[in-house]
Amino acid sequence: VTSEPPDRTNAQLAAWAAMFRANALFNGRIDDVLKAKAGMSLAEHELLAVLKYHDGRARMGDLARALMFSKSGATRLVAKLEDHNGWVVRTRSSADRRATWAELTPAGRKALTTSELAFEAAIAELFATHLGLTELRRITTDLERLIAANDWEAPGGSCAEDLAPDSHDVS
Amino acid sequence: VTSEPPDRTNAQLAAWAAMFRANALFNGRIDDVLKAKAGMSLAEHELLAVLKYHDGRARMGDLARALMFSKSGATRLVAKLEDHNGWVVRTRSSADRRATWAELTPAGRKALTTSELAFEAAIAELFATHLGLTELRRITTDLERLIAANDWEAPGGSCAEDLAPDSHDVS
DNA sequence: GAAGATTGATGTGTCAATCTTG
DNA sequence: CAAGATTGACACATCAATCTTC
Repeated sequence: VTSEPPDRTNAQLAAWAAMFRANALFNGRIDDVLKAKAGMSLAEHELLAVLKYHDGRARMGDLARALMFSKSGATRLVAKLEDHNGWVVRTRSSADRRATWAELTPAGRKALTTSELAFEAAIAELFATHLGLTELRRITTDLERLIAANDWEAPGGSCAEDLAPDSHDVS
Repeated sequence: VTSEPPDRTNAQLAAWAAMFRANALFNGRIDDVLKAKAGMSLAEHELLAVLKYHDGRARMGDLARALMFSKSGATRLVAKLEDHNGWVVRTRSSADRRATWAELTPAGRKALTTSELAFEAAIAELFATHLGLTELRRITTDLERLIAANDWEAPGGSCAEDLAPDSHDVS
């Protein structure tokens, strides 16, 4: 053996590489399916899903954080969905007139029901039965531990639960 | 119980969401560290690392596949690294004059040694001791199983091992 | 002056079309 | 005409600067 056995280091590098590749593969595939079946990108689906999850409306800044987007990114995407698809509207509240609220329209909800089906189908196909329930849950909790340990930003509070867009009920 | 308990579906959705968030967090952090300490982006580091891993040279197309990049993306990034940093040169072989080879320069190797340290430091910080060796290995094999099961492209052959850029030896 | 959001300039990556060589 | 690579046009996301409201 050499003087410095980087066992843990190698395992970390391998884990990162696997995560990187899996994520790229999955997101690419999901994006393709969503575009084909629902006429929207993954990012757009996510935006609608987050809105639905938050009772149909959210302030731009919160939306951006929930989506892991920059503020301007959120602005641009909402703008597109608003005046290119009519799936979202922006309104200003009188309580705090600095804030802009993005709100799901009926058309947006309709589009979302389509995209949710497409999304779940894509996920089901990608995971198939390659991992059992136990493995899925283990991966999830492990990754969430990493996220929690490194999420040293987001002052407001809610963050870990913000992206669970597709569970209709928590049953 | 209801008639359709989407247990597996929920677990899959949660796993995807965790992977999505973890990946975004990690890559963002790694990118920041690399830019600060080595003056290059994660994509650029990956490109150099893949070249090193392939004995310092690779054809553009293979490079693109290894990086999960489009062909044009590889062209653009190599072009930048070539005439903006001098870390890579492009040469054409006389054997098959369609192909372009990207080749690591001495300056590129030098830059890579710096970025490798920064990269490993970032990884070490992100994973820290939050996961043990067993968990790291479990995650890795699980994700690799998913990748293998869904990688229904890449005709040439090599793919799974193409991105193990930072292991100097396989020990 | 700080919080919230938007806009201008810019970087980065993709697709479709093109050029060259086999 | 297929394989390999490059280019033009474009989509998307970011940062820094700006504008408005608190």
